[in-house]
Amino acid sequence: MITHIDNSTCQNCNQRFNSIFCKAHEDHVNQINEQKVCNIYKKGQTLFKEGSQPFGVFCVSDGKIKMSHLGDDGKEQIIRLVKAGDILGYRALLSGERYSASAEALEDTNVCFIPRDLFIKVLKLDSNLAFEMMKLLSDELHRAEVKLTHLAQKPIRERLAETLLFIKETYGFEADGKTLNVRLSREEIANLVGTATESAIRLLSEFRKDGMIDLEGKKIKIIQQKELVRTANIQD
Amino acid sequence: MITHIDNSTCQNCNQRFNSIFCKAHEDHVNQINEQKVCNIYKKGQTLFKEGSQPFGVFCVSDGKIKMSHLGDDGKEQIIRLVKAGDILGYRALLSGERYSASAEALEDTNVCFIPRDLFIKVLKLDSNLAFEMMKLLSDELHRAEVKLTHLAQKPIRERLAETLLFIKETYGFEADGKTLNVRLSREEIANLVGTATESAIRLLSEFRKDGMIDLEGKKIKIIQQKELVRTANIQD
DNA sequence: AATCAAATATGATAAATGTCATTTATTAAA
DNA sequence: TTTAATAAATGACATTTATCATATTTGATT
Repeated sequence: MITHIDNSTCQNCNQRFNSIFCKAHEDHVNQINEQKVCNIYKKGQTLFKEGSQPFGVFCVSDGKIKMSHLGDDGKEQIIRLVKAGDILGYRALLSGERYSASAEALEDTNVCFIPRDLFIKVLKLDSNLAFEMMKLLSDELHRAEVKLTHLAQKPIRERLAETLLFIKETYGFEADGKTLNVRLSREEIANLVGTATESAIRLLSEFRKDGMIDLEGKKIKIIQQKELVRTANIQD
Repeated sequence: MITHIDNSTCQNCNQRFNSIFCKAHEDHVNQINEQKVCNIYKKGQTLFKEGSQPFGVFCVSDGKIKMSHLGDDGKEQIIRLVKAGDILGYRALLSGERYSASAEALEDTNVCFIPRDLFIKVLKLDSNLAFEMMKLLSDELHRAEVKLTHLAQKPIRERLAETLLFIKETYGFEADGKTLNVRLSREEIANLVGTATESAIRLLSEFRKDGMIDLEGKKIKIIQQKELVRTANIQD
């Protein structure tokens, strides 16, 4: 028997208590529910593009999204992986700028849009929500600063291992408890690590030879997590 | 005649409207003033160290501070340059973690300490302050993400040029309108760029030969800013 | 002014990583 | 299924950057 969950309202959204709205006042959740506009983005579809105006924030109820900067030479740098329960588009909105990154669905994804004015209003009224927002921003800032340090100081081998562990932390495993629960191209993995596609491919092959991972097309299985952690050489 | 400014209270602090407290309610500024503890940190002194507990935030009324992560191999990565009007120590406080970075005075610096509970309380009560805080976090996040992309994609030459321009944006020039208004060692510049000290030294010499900058010990003069901007190859 | 220590500078070399070319595999379309 | 297009894999090589060694300069201290 399949338990049916009413996921169509914010009040009953299965991600509610897994999101920044976890401590928001019921009234505010209701208001958001009334004004939200939900949408399905197919794999590969763009939610927003670098340089365009933000009109609100997006709240993911199901699916996966990548956010990326386009470098000068047109090379993509993936700066965030978004999952169910996450919001996106808040950075530019709060800074009062245009989007500095693009967002693209990595698989069919369910997203609700919350209009700018409502989001700002609720953020002003609800200090619990505001605090969650600050915590989210602080956490993201921390992640970015650590990544920045590692980009400056760690070799690609370590960064790739770290990236695989990060993907696992973000999206987890499939039912088998080994396969990373997302399909990324080698190029996308490279753009997450911050390296050339060929380098990423080569090192993934090495990891496979070393028995740390298994590769089947875009499926990546983590076989020896401990060894991968050791390879990542993580201190923090 | 020298105009005398009363800088000893938050109400009259010359940085007040240049800080996140610019839109804070008068009452809250007064409360902060009553509980603040001011201090002078001599050049080279540490405000806080990576790994220790944050008990509040620091507010800089005068001086310069560097914030840095220590990499695995003990190499410093400078992640932020702090100036008068800035606050620091908020990241860890809001995330509810220990400090992930250390802070050290780059020159004799005047800093006021605001205790944790008061800061949190005021942040909860004052939505204008909370908004400024969110804006600050968003801006820092943006900076970190751009830097991350550049570390991944741009050669050291471009990053060094960009770093010199960033130092200029942050601390400005001395009276001559050319000399960067901060003294940094070559090692610190390298740790800002994310490269080896020797590489930074070599490229600075090249920049000098190319007539873009002038070097006199730790003084760096920007001679050809346009050329430096071109070298930085900035798109965003 | 002399001395020492630290910082800066520079050359030689090694290592890491990127680029280009080519092959092979996979996926999508006809 | 065949074909074409795209992605992945691999090798050869070029380039960038780091490392090590050493010289030179600077600044602090006696």
